Amino acid sequence: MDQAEVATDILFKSRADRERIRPDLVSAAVTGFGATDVMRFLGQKPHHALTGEVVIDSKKLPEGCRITFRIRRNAVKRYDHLNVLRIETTINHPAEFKILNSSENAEGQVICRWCPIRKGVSNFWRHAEVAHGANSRLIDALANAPLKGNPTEALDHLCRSQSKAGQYVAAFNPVTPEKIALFKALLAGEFHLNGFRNRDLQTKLYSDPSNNPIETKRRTHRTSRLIAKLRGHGLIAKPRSRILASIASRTTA
DNA sequence: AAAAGTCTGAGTGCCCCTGT
DNA sequence: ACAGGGGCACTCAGACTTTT
Repeated sequence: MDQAEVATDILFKSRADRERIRPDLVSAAVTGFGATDVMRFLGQKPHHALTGEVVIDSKKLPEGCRITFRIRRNAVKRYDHLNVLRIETTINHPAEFKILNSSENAEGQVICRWCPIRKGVSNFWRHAEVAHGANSRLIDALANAPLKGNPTEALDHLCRSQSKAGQYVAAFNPVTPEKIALFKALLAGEFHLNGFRNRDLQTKLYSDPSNNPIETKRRTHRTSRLIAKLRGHGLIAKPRSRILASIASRTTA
């Protein structure tokens, strides 16, 4: 095999969702990563005897932006197409990666040694392994890119009080443990198909069931207020009945 | 500068209406 | 019948303004 390409695709719900974070990812990839980062992506350790050039190259294409991180003839790159963000590792010179080979010595003992990867069939699995590792490291690094675009605006919107149809809706403080538990419960996925009711949300927010009628009433009312607040911020919608709420698409932001 | 007063937003209790 | 939820009023805390 002369060249190996291993791609990891990240599917977004829509092209718009992907494009919303693209400028921040591109900016982080071009300005935030250096030579040592590129070496780490491709599983290389910096050392004094290293020769060759580390290249970070960005190119605008009709369907998006491609950024390539290259060391000599091996590279890992990110590019976009429709609703897919693709991370792809291209190996042209596998000998720069290592594979653990075992052999028997004259005494019949099994000796394991790290050897350069070859282009033969028996080493294919290792091509895939190192390429997946490179893809994962780049994805993890991009996941930590600071987002300045619409997601931040959405969070900012959440932290401000709203006025909907003349009704005042209080702001959320999304860093309190109670609100984190609320958002975790909403995003758990169980409610995405059939929505949820007040009591469904209560089972997520309170670990122990209430035996006190007054406490039960208080919990119901408190949860009712939370639902109204979520609706006021456009995070949930009431599709059919008045007791059924479903999660709006913005919640995933 | 400190104290007192005012304003604003968040949370909650009570009452009562509505839809299932 | 009852759970869900809207309206109103109230408390509390913090920010801001005015007074001493």
